[in-house]
Amino acid sequence: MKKVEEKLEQKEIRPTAMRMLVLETLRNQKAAISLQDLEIEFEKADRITLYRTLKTFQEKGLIHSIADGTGITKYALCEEGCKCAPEDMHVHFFCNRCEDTFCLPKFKIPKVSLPKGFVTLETNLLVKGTCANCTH
Amino acid sequence: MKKVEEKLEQKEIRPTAMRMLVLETLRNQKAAISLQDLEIEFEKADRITLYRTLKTFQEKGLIHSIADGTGITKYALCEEGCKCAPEDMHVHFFCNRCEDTFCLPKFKIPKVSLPKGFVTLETNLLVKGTCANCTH
DNA sequence: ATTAAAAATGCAACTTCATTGCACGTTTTA
DNA sequence: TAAAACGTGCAATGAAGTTGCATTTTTAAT
Ligand SMILES: [Mn+2]
Ligand SMILES: [Mn+2]
Ligand SMILES: [Zn+2]
Ligand SMILES: [Zn+2]
Repeated sequence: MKKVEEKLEQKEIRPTAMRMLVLETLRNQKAAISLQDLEIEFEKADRITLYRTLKTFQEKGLIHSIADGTGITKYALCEEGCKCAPEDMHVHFFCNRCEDTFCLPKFKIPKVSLPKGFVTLETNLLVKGTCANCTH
Repeated sequence: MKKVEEKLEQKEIRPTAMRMLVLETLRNQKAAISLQDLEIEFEKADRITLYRTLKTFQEKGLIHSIADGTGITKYALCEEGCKCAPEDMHVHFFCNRCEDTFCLPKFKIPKVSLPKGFVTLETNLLVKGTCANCTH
């Protein structure tokens, strides 16, 4: 695993203290995280700085956002080599029980057939249900 | 086409004047509509009443909501016989050009394979691109 | 090293969309 | 025809995201 500092520089993001902490958090997280999650994790940090940290990360292609239907945007690290292009997109899963949102990068989105004249540029697939941790 | 009044009663919604007008609008619309759209269409009507009209329609299974990534919830009539169950769900399409959101009820969502332990209860598929009206 | 420019941060204010409370009017039912 | 249930309208509130600007920190130039 590359050091957080190197990872940031690779994406042309200056490695400030805050950014390194946030990236570290994103790495340790199994589920996607929200701005709120970061606010809780970094109580002393400013909400807006966290907000802009996520925004920068996204603009630089380090993370991607996920709309899981809760109305709260979640974020997760992009896979190594991800360009956030259509072919990089994968299934997202929202667990109704633990309310965690997961990237399933191994599960690509199938090609969707559309009516004549419709051109696909991007596809988002969100599955809701019960996650592996919550089924027993 | 069933009269709007009958349609409402069939879904156990009392056919008030406002509700009949809104249903009529929903029927005439090719694209999904937002609360804002209704506000513009019915300038004299109260915003909250329109809001609650949509809410009631949805709760009674007359319409379904669509999250198209714009942050503005869109609504569209359910198909005849729709129970809003997983098997009723279809593809939604957002056109980046005209910014209209369409139901594609003829295009069902393919079964998605998931990791072991994940149970699917609901699937949402949103395709973004250019719609038939905007490709020429 | 010193200074100027650029970038990041922190605080406050604001926007947008959604939602709730409550009084009042209308419809339904007993 | 009275009581209850329901619908409507106006105001207020909530939640999430976004912007402006002053201050601090970092970087680059002299
Ligand atoms: Mn993802
Ligand atoms: Mn639809
Ligand atoms: Zn779960
Ligand atoms: Zn279009």
